[in-house]
Amino acid sequence: MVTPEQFFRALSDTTRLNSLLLLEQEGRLCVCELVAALELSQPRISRHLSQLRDQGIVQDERRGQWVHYRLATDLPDWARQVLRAALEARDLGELSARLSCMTQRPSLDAAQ
Amino acid sequence: MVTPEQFFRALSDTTRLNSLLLLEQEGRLCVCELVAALELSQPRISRHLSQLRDQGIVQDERRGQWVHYRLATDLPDWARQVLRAALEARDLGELSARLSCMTQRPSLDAAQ
DNA sequence: TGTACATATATGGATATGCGGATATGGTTA
DNA sequence: TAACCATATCCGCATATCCATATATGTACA
Repeated sequence: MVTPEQFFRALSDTTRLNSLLLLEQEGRLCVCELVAALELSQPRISRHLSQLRDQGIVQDERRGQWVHYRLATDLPDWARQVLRAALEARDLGELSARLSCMTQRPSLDAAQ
Repeated sequence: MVTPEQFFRALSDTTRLNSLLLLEQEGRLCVCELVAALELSQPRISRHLSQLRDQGIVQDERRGQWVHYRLATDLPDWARQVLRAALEARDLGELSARLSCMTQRPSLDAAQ
């Protein structure tokens, strides 16, 4: 289980923080969606997601070529509360808009 | 105003996290009380508190020889919520007990 | 099977962070 | 004024962290 220190360290990086906030808000996203939303390189996003997965903060699910990420289902409630509080402090409008502009949304297409 | 990334970085260190949680719980503490509660060296505590003060997370108040610290009164609500959530994840029992064992409590003595 | 697409990983370099020990500074008191 | 107590600051060192770039790997499809 992730410790508070580890969790806060994860959130101290802008890339990881915004990724997690987007996941909190959207539920599930794949790498290319985060690349588009954050306008960062694919290897960079991929590495940060790897760290988050290794720490048990997010979990992945391969769907064909795409890998979908979401917050770990067993993330402690205090961690969820922290993310919701941080969401109040961060305006994701611009990032969400970039998601809306995508012509292909693998995470939505995959919704059963 | 402190950004979420700065705030989470501050909380990613065990010394700073425990200091802030104790301040959230106790209201106000001086350096020697934190030294006793955390069982760490005085220069180490002092340096971490300086960082927190410089980032606007805590504020200090000199009372004679002693310097009392408390959470900044203008800390954003989302930051307070984060601290309360983290308090749920951390058992401060042992640290609080060390405070209770102190023969001198400058922060209590100073309470008007 | 080879190509295309999506994602993961490696690496060297640059920067950031935290520490102990020593010492400086401020306030109090005899 | 000097000594004591509480706190702040400095410095060199060790470790941690993040990045761009290049490349490896997995899946899908013609």
